[in-house]
Amino acid sequence: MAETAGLDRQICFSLYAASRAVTGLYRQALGELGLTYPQYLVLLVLWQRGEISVGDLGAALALDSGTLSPLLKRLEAHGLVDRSRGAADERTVLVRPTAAGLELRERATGLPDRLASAIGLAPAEFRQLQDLLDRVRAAATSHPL
Amino acid sequence: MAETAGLDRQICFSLYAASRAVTGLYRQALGELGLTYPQYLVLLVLWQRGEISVGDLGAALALDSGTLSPLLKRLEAHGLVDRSRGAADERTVLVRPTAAGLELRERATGLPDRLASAIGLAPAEFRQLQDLLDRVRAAATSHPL
DNA sequence: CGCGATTTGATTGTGCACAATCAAACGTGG
DNA sequence: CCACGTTTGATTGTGCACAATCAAATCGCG
Repeated sequence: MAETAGLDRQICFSLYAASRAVTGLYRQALGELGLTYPQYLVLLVLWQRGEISVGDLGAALALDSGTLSPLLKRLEAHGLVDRSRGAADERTVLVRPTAAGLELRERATGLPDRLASAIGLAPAEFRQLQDLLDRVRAAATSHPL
Repeated sequence: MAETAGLDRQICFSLYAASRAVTGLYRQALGELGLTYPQYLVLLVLWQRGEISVGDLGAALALDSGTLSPLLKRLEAHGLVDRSRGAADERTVLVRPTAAGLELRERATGLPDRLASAIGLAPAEFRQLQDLLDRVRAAATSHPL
C-alpha cells in the first residue's frame, strides 16, 4: 500500500480546521467590539498584566515582532493601547492599555462563557481537550523534528 | 470579581497555539518539498480524489476561493497541478495533479508518521483528541453563535 | 574606556484567511 | 427565445504569521 492517508485520518487537519472554525466564531462576537482575534488575545494579556514589553508579549502569545509590531500599531491607532520606549533600556517598547482599552474588558467579560456554551463540550471534556492540546504544543515547540 | 480569565484558562488559545505549533513542525518537513502547509493539504485531496473542482476542494478543506485561487496558481506555476475549465459547465475550474505533483506523494509518505511520533501522544490519546477536535469543529461551524 | 557580540524591536517580503464585490456562464419561467 | 435570478470562480482589500534582515542600544571583557 504505502498510500498517503486521506484528510480524514490526519490529526493535523482536524487541529487546523477546528482552530479556524473557533476563530470564526470569535470573529462574529469580536466584530461588535471592533477587534480581531489576535488583537483580543493581546488585550487579554494586557488586562491581566498591565504594562508589558513587546518581547514579553511575544513570549506569552508565541508571536514574533513581525506580527506584533503592526498589530500593536493598529491597536494604538484605534486608541486602545499606548506604546513608549522603556526608561531603563531604550531598546524595549512598553505597551499598556488606555482607558478605552480597559473599558473593552467589561464588554468582553461574557465572551469566553458564550463561546464555551456554543462549543458545547462537557466541563470534563474541556479540561481533557486543553490538556491534550497543551501537551501537543509543548512537544511541537520543543522537538525540532 | 467578574475578571476576564487569563490566557492560561482559555481553551481557544490552547487550540490556536497548538495549531500554529504543529503547522510550524510541518513547515520544516515540507520545506524540503517546496510546499507550504495549505498547499500540502490541497495535494492530499488531489492525491486521493484525482481531478476535482475548485468548489469541491474548498468544501473539503473549508477554504474559500479567495484563498484557493492564488494558492492553486502558485501550485500551477511550480508545475504541480493543472487547471482547466470544465467541458460541461464553463464556470467550473477542474484541478488535477501533474506527473510532478504525483511524484511528491512518494516523498511525502512518511510525513504523517514522523509528525505523529514527534508529537508523542499514545494512539488512544490521538483518537480522543481527533474526536474532540472534530466535535468542536462541527459545533463551531453549525452554531452561528 | 573601547570595541565586538548580543539583545530588542522594526522592516520587508511571501503566503495564507476571509469578507465583499464582480463578471461570466448557466438555467428557468413566461 | 429571452430576461432574471443563481451558481461559480476570480479579484480586491485588510489583517495575520513567519523568515530574513537591519539598526540602535546595551553589555562584556580586556
